[in-house]
This record gives sequence, structure tokens and C-alpha cells, in this order.
Amino acid sequence: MSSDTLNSEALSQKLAHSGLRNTPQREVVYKALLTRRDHPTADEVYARVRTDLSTISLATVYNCLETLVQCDLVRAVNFERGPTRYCPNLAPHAHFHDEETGSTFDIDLPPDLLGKIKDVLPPGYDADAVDIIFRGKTTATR
Amino acid sequence: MSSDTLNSEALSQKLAHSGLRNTPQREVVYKALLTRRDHPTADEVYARVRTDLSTISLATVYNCLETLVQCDLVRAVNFERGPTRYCPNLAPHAHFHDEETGSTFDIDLPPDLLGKIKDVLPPGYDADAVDIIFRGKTTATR
DNA sequence: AATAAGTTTAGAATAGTTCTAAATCTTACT
DNA sequence: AGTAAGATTTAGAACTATTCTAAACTTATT
Repeated sequence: MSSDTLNSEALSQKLAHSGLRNTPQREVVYKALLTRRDHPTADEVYARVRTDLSTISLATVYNCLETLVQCDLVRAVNFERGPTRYCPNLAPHAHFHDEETGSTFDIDLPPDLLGKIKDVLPPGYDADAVDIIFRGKTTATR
Repeated sequence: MSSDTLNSEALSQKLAHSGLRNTPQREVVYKALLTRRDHPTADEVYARVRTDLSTISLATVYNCLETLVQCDLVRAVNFERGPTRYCPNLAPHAHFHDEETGSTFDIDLPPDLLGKIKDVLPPGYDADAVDIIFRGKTTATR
């Protein structure tokens, strides 16, 4: 089983760790991200979870996504002015945003590179996160 | 004279290169970015240029900023869901966003590092830009 | 001077997100 | 089991940043 396969227990644990409860809404939202890892927007997640839980509201989808981000289960990614997209990949990675198709790809980062990048920070700058976003196009040979 | 000091001729040239005209509005907007390089939002630019050109409209400020970005005179930067900020620094650099104060700092990148970062892209990914954003806090010793 | 093209403007419209307050669910305690 | 306290969800209103629209204005060209 991959380390981030859905697992209610594990999700409940992570939530409990922040003093939060697990709920059906949080489960379906998290599951939606894990089963199609295409960096959906809140609207897209809403559309997907409605098939499982037809009474869920868009506000709840926003709430759940925010909760998952707070619990370090999900990353929020922003491309320029576009809507926030959500990503359950917790391994260090960059994002490639294809400006022609709008699709997003995870780009794995070699373990040493993040350190090298953080080394450019002068003393007194204390970064707890680095976002790296490539913008461009992808070609057929991909 | 630093390479990006305001210079109407140079601005006109760059604009003309894209088939665009220089205008008083474009000049004051560009000047506003150059004279206080604190990554202002469109609203903040609007507030600043109104002292020079009281009749300018917010829509025009947005138009001018977009024009300057298109002509490669200015970079647009986005932090999470916040409003777009504008930066006249054309040298390769990352941004550090202090989440406590909201201020933004340019972080110079050593010449080789951008290349190293682009090297992580698998074949078929063709990036024309890389945005690197640090999030965290700055301490007194900065 | 007339026409065309580029630009600015005010205000309306839009998209994405957050807020609000009431309803519902869960948990802990009696 | 019954109830109070707290957490969560919900629908819809509100909000913010931005873009659109169409008219007015400016500048360049015939």
C-alpha cells in the first residue's frame, strides 16, 4: 500500500492530532484528491464528491480542503491568478503548469536540491516552505 | 545609471517593440514601481500614481501593469490567494514572503542555480519561466 | 480635416472565496 | 437515556480582485 492511500484510521489520526474530528465530508474530499491526482480546483472537487455525498455544500468543500491543508495532508497550489488547486502529494516536488492545456504535473525534486535552494537565503530569512513553479509547454515526446 | 532607472526613451522603445505607444499613464505606473520597489498591488500602485495623475482610473492601472508585464519590463508575483504584486526587478531572483508582516523580499539567485533547477525537468517539459517563492518569517538579525 | 487605430475611462459584471448565522451532529457528563 | 457544550455543516449573502464593455478621447495617417 502506498504511503498515502486512503485510510480512514490514518486520516482520523492526523485530524485528531490537530484536535479535529473525522467526518464523512472530510473523507470524501480527501478521497477525491487521492483517487484522481490531477490538481483539481475546489469546484472540481465539489463536482466529484457530489456523486458520493450529494448533500455536501461548496462551502464545506472549501472548509475540508483548508482543514486538510492545515493538517499537512494536502498542499494548495496557485498558478498566477487562477483558482487554488489541491495536491495530495506530500513528497518534495515542484509543479509544472502547461500554459496551453492548463494541466499540472508534479516534478520530483532530488533530495539535495531543496537544501541547495534554501542555501541562497541570507541569514535572518527563515523559510518553512518553498514553492517552485515552472510555466511553459509540454511536447509530444513527454 | 542603473539599467532599470526610469527613462522615457527606453520605455517608449520597449513599448514600440511590441507595437504599443507610450502614454503618461504607462509612464507613471512604471515609475511608481521603480521608485518604491516594495512589490505593490494594483490598488497600491493606483493610490501612488493618483498623486501624479489624479484622473487615472484603476482599470488603466491594471491595463498598464499588464502591458508592462507583456513587454518584459515587470514581473507579476502571486502569493497564495493574495492580490497580484508587481516587481520591476528583471534579474533572476526568487521571492521571500514574510507571512507575519506580509512583506516581500527579492532573493538573488546565483547564476548557476536556475540552470540546476531546470535540469530536474524530464524531457518534453519546456519551461519558459520558473517562479520560486519562499514562505516563512524573517528575524531581527536580517 | 477625416479616418483609423490605439488608449483610457467609469461602471457593470464576473470568479473565486470567505463570512454569517442557523441547523445538525457528536461527545461528554449527569 | 437526557442534556449541555462544542464541533461541523449548510445555504446564501457578502466580499475582493480582476476583467469586461462600450463610450470618449488621443494620436497617427491619408
